[in-house]
Amino acid sequence: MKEQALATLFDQIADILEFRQENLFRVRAYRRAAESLASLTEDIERLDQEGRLREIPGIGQELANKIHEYLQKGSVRELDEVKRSVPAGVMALLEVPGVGPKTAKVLHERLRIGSIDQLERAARAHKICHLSGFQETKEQNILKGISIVRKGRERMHLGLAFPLARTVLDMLRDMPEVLRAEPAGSLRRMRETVGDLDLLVSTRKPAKVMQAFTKAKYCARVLASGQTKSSILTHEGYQLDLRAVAPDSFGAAWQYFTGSKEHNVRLREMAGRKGLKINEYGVFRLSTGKRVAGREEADVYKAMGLPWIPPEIREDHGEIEAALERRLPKLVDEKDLRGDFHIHTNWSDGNNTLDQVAEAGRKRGYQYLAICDHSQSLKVANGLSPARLKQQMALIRAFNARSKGFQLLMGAEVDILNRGVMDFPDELLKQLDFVVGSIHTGFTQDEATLTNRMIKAMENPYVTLIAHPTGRLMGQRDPYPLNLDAVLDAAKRTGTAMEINAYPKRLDLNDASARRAKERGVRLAVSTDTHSLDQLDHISIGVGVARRAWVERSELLNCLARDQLLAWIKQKRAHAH
DNA sequence: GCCGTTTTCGGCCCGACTGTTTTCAGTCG
Repeated sequence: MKEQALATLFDQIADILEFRQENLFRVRAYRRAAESLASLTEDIERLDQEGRLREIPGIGQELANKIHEYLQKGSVRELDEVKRSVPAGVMALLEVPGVGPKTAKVLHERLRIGSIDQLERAARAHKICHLSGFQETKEQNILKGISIVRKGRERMHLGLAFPLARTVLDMLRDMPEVLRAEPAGSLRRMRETVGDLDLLVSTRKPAKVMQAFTKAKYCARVLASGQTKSSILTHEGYQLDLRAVAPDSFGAAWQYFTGSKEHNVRLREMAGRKGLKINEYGVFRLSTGKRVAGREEADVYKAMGLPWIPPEIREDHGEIEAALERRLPKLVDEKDLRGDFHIHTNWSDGNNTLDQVAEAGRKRGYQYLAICDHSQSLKVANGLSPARLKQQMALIRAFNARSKGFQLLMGAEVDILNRGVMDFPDELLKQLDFVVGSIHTGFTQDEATLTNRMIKAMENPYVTLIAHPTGRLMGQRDPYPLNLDAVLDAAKRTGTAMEINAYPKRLDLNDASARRAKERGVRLAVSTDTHSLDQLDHISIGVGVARRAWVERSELLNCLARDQLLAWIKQKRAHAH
């Protein structure tokens, strides 16, 4: 998995080239290459060995050579020189909102400013407003920008972003002037974290909406406010961007503000070749200026000769080519799900009783829930002893006997101990319907040890699903070292499913890894890891990750009816013997 | 630095807001 390191390198180079004010298209080429590498589903070293690097979108001869050099030597001479050309601290200045490459360059050359601390001192000492082209306002804005950076403009995970968006959208929808209000940006694309919350309204009175937005009680500071576009900070420090357009333009604006930027750039390039121009107001014929689309989003795509593309895959990761060739995936939909796996109850560290969980599952319209409480060695989570697990199984059997339609599956989240030994004996696992294998300890082990440990667990015929495979907790804990390619190959070989854990801080596998799994033919499952009933709702976020990974209904374990599911599990068990 | 049913050279998306501007550059998304 050297793709990630290369992507980071190319991104750094793009930053530096931008700072040095070199050809912006060269900068863009590095950024596009970085994007491509970050989302690559194949192994870069294999592509290199087979001489297929140039098949990667955005990789030409030059970058292919650099990738080859990196894979051979661990660094690229020419790029090391580029890196050395700019002091690291200067690049940090670009993190300050309002400071771009031009401003940073002047600050560095004229005042020798090489860090955010130095920038703050210079601004406080009023040294900046004396530079030509700078005045007091700019100096004040720089200070404001620094305070925003200092607070840490943290990206929100979707578990925070959705409730916030709902609150603001509800208030907007309550305004008589607002005809329609929708989320856009990375929120609509279901990216795992969201920087700014992008919202869009359709209205004939934009000024009034803007005014209400910038005066709302959730607004702590107005960053920008115009006739059709405003940005504010909430009291918690989150940035909200609101755009207002007329109903005729809503579709075009929604398409535009949903992004991604890369997707839109591709679309606009295509438009140019067709003698059309796309902007947020519509699609226009260049020759006549006549608008040919704009009210509905699908019309914008139609004007490009494309079917509508689901927001979750608008990343320029191959969706435009797929759309052109009419081979877009039919993405899995939340409605396709028949059940949820990996559900905890108060038998271990969950908050709810078996009956409460079952009732909630039935209410959601599921056919089944897999009850998967912790295993014995996870003492902090009140892990079940074999005896208690057997008691729980008896209760589940009794529940199923009196329940029509909806059923519980007897399961457990079983710790994968050292050397891949499972925390319950096979004799016990054999009696369960559904076994989730998890690593909860030994995160500091090296990559080979952890990888072998996980693969050993997958080779156990009774392990159905590997939960949160990389162990990451966004903002808290990095993923532990794992050779994911080897793990996914083993999943395919052994018929073990891999989890997309829908807990907002986990989302593990993430979109890129899940797509890698899918490409290998590995069966995926979305599960909420529910510890309290409201967390069942996280399923929509997990489905979002699956959709971002191009996962179709047939590729998701949750979409199987109960009988099919049990048959699928049986297959692995039979195969192993 | 990439890329080609306009092209192997000469293009490369488009517009809003801000500040310092009397016509536009810088930044952002």
